[in-house]
This record gives sequence, C-alpha cells and structure tokens, in this order.
Amino acid sequence: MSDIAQAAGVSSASVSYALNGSPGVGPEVRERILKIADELGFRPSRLARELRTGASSTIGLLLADIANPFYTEVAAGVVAATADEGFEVFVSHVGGGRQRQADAALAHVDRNCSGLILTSLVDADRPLLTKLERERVPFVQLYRRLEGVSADWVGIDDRAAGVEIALHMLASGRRRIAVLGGPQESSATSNRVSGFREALHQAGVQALNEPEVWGDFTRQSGAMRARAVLARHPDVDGIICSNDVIAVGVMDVCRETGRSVPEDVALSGFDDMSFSSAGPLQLTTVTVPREALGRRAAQLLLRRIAGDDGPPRAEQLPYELRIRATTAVH
Amino acid sequence: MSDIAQAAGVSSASVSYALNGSPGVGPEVRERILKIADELGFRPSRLARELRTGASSTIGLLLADIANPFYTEVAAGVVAATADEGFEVFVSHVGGGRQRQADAALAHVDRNCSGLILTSLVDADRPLLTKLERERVPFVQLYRRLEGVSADWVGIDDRAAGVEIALHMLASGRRRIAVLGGPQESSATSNRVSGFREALHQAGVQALNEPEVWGDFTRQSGAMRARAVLARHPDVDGIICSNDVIAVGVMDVCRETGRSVPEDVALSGFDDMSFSSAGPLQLTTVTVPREALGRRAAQLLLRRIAGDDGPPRAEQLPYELRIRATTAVH
DNA sequence: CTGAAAGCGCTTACAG
DNA sequence: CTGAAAGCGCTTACAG
Repeated sequence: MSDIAQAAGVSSASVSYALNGSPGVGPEVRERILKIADELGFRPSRLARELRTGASSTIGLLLADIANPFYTEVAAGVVAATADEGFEVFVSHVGGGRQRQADAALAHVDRNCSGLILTSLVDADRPLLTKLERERVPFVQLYRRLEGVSADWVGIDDRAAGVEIALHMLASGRRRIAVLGGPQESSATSNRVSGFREALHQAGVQALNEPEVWGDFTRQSGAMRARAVLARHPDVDGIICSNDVIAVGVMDVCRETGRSVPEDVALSGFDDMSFSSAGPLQLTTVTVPREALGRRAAQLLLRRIAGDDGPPRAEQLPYELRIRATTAVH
Repeated sequence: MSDIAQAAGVSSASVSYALNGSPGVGPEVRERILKIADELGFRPSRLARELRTGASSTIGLLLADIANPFYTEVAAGVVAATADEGFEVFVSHVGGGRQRQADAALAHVDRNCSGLILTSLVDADRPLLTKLERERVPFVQLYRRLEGVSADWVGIDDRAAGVEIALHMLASGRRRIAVLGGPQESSATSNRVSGFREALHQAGVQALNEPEVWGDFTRQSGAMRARAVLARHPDVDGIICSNDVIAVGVMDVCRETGRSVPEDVALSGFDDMSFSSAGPLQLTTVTVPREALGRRAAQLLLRRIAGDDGPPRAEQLPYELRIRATTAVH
C-alpha cells in the first residue's frame, strides 16, 4: 500500500480510502490510485485488514466427516445462502474426535471468524460451546441438537418421521422387525429410533434386536448387524434402518444370503440420498431437505452476525416419506 | 498478551517466548507465564501471528462442487495426510464459475495460505495460475490437468482406463454402443473418452452418438442423453458412461423404458462410487483411488511448501477395473 | 479533501 | 536470561 501511496504521491490513508470506496479522497485522486494499484497488481492483505478491523466475513462449517454426502449437500446450501452476502465459508473436516472438533472451531475463532455452523454435536462438546459463548461468537446447531444450549437450531422432526416410516413398515404387513440405529449420542438417530419404537410399541411389536439397536451410520455397520440379526432371527421380515447407508449394508447381506427385498425382507432407510432412488435400488426412505437445512442455518447465522440477539430459535423443516419398492406389501 | 505480561511482571516478548516454547525465557518464569495464560483463558490471535510471520499453516482445497462425493473423498485424503503435519485445510466450494474459483483461490492467498490444491481446472483458469506463480504460492493440480503448467499433478491414466473398460464392453459381446462423456473441457473425461474411442476404433466400431458424446457429470444429463440415444437407436446394446453418476441416470431410463440391464443393454460407469456396488446395482466401473489421490496431492504440496523447487512431478496412481453384473455377457 | 499517527496482536532481532 | 522497540499491512479517528 505504501508503494502505491508513494507512486501516487499521497498518503497510505488515501490509498485505503480509495481502495475501499470510503469518502475522504477526491474522485480524480481516487482514479489515479486505483489505476496504480491495478498496474502494480496490488492485492490487499486480508490478514491485516481483519486484524485491524477485528472482523472477518468468514464463517466456519464443521463437518464430522467431509466424505459424508449428507453433510456436503448441507454445505452446498450454506455456501449458496451465504455467497451473495459477501461471506466466505470455510469447511473443516473434524473427524470423529471431540478434541479435533474443538481445535478446529477455536482455530476459526482465533482467526476472527464471524460465526460457526456445527453439525456433529454430542454431549461431550458442551465445554466447546461454553467457550464459544464466552467469546461471543454466534453459532447454530444443524440437525443434531444439544438440549439447553442457547443457540439457534435447525433440523427436522426426526421422531415424527421415525413414527411415520415405522407405521408404513407395519402397514406393509411386517411384524418380525429389526431396527438398525446410528450412534446413540447423535440426537438425530436417537430421535428417529424413539419414533420407530413408539410406532412399533403402539402396534404391540417390539424390535427383535432390542435393546442392541445402536451402531454406526456406515454400510459396514449395517452389514455386520444385518448378518447378526439374520443369523439369530432367520424369520426377520422387515428391517428399519436409521439411514440409507445402513440400508445399503443390509442389501449387501440380503444379496449375500440369497434373500430378496422386499419379498423376504422389507427395508427402509432414512435421508433419501441420491443413490436410494437409483435404478433397481428403490429404497423406501424419508427425504431430508439437506440443502434447505444448510441454507436456513446460514440465514439464521447471518442474522445473529448482524446483531440479532433475540431468544434462540428452533426451526423444523418439512420432511417427506418416500415409499418405494423395498417396502412393497408381500 | 500484554495482560499476561503485566500479571506476570515480564515483557510481552517473554510471554511470546514462553507460549511458543522458544528459548529466551527461564523455566520458572515460563511456568508462571503459562499458568497465568491458562487462567486468563488466553487464546493467541492467529491473524496477528500470521500477519507478523508472513506464513500460515493453512492450505486451501478448491472444489468445483462440494456436494460431489468424488471430491469429498479426495478431501478426506487431503485432510488425513495433512493433519499430522500441523496444517489446517480449508475447503472452498467454488461452484461452476471461473471467477468464483479465482476469487476463492486468491482470497486464500490474501490470507497467506501456504499452498493450494486445485481440482477443477479448465483452460480458462490459466490467468489464475499465472497469478499464483507470480505470488509464488505452490499449488498442485489434482486429477484434472492443464498442459504446460509448471506445477505438480496427481491423477490416474484415464486414457488407459478408458481403453480397458471399452474393451471389456466389447468383450461382453456388444457392438451397438453409445458413449456418454462428461464436460469436454475436463481433461479427466476427455482422456477417458479418448480411451473409449481408441478401443472401439480398434474393433471397427464407432459410438452411435458420435460426435455428440459430451455432457455433464450428472444423473439428469445421463438420463436425458440416454433417452435421446434410445429413441434414435432402439437397438443400442451397450452404454459406456464417463462416470457412475451418469450411469445411474441411464439406469433410471432403462427402468422407465422397460429395458433390463444387462440383458438388453450393458452399462459401464467410472469412479466406483460407493453406491455402485450397492445391493442390486452392481455397476461395472473403474476404481479410482480417491482418498489416495488426496493424500498424495497433499504430500506433494507439503514438499513444495517445505521448499522443494525441483521440476514438476506428474504422478499416476493405479486404478482397477471392477467387473460387475451390468456388463454380463448376454 | 488530505495526511500524520496510532493501533490491531503478535514475533523477533537487538542490546543489555 | 530478559526487555524495549520495531514492524507485519492494514484502518480510522483526528487535526489541518
């Protein structure tokens, strides 16, 4: 900047004014400065600006697993809602570890980020949230939700969706049902499982694999657990999965053990990932508005960044049941 | 920092030394400083440090579409290879636009990032690369490659893989073949298509839809083009797709038009996305080592960051043909 | 309208 | 071993 100031015969303050379109510099001087800056290929240091102003138009999005397509569609929504407002979003992959998530979040804070979107909160993360509150950096909880945290949340009514899909499974005539959940500490899957249980209970049915319904949101976990359940209860006729990826693992095992879906066993997922409707797959599932979740979370966050300090909001976005071939009546 | 200095009765220089484990401060003073810093919940400003030192242990990963699972697995590899070296990776979603990609890349540069990994280069990006070279920020090209750019590249031998999979399609007995490519400006798909063409040509076959083989890497594009090809050439018996997602679009149309795969039409993809082997899908494809690509790119970049200024490297990682049910001999 | 100066929060020669 | 001082590259009251 001082090079430009020198070349233009002005002070670096004037250069700053000219570059930022601030008043404080006349039009002809401004032109001259801009021209020189351009010739010199000048690029202002964001670090310096952000240090000086104490702000950065940056938001951090923390993903437990960046390779998980569920959350990357959420990310696309966040970016879309945020781009026009002049914010950049940096997404961090924090792996499973609580410590790494905290480190990543605080690293954003230590770079003066304006806010954070957190997607993989569990109870062990409460100390992090306390720190964020103390540092006064706004954040929103996306999908997973911790009770009693005073921050915005956006998600869906997992429990109600869980009830609906379990009712549908019952309506398809199945009674020998297993439930394959995700990790218990995730509010998303625990609410879903509550819904599954509630619907089954109303019908006087109990999942064959109670109480060992928890596992990972992975294909491997789905396959492993399906194998175990099928070995123990060869007459299972319906498997309710806590997400589509688990259901794919179950499909693998059905294929492997010569069972056909839905004739021998009906199958439901959750999330409606793009592959779930692909060609011969046709998995019954629940559509979660992933991109909309991201958009909405970003909007809520931007509002907080703009200074809104009203009471925390909790917003549920609509979901939809997608009935496909894997739960056809047999 | 000056608060700590005051409380400890030392200069802020000593605080800095203590915090960074530098020499220049005695053990007992260091202890005292650390204790006070901890009590005060001190967090050093990364902005200030990075501004002062002129470096930041940060690398930028630019993704054309963060919702694309191909690249997010790459991202997971980058993060994995980089975490132990103390680097943070910030991933940016740059949409399709060339300008947005350039803006995002330069925003990283303006924050003193140590290096960049670029995944969606096309010819129009050359001005950006020139700027990066001038700013002396190292970058590596991942998968897509621009000729004549003096930077490291890591990818696979798309052309050879294309030849192999097309040969396999021919070996399954198909001769009325269509080719559904991706965007022509992507070196990845253009090399694949070269391979497809080369193999077909050797066998005296020409794709039915020549020369209109280009399109998008999307399910919609695959479906649309499959519909067009099937309408024009109802006797198509094989469709070679430039990626798995396109192939899913074709499956949709086969289902819709009552054609069965592979009996009526054989189908091949590319990438071996996780869904491609799911349950009844069983898509013949080429395994691309996505995470390994990310890891390797990160390693090459870290080496450059460490100061290696040897000639540019071009590394091809191994791929593997995955023969599955969609190309069974009929 | 313009410029000199202070300051954001660190690090790092340099002198004691 | 320790401290005073300069400086990274900006922005922004403040005085002219």
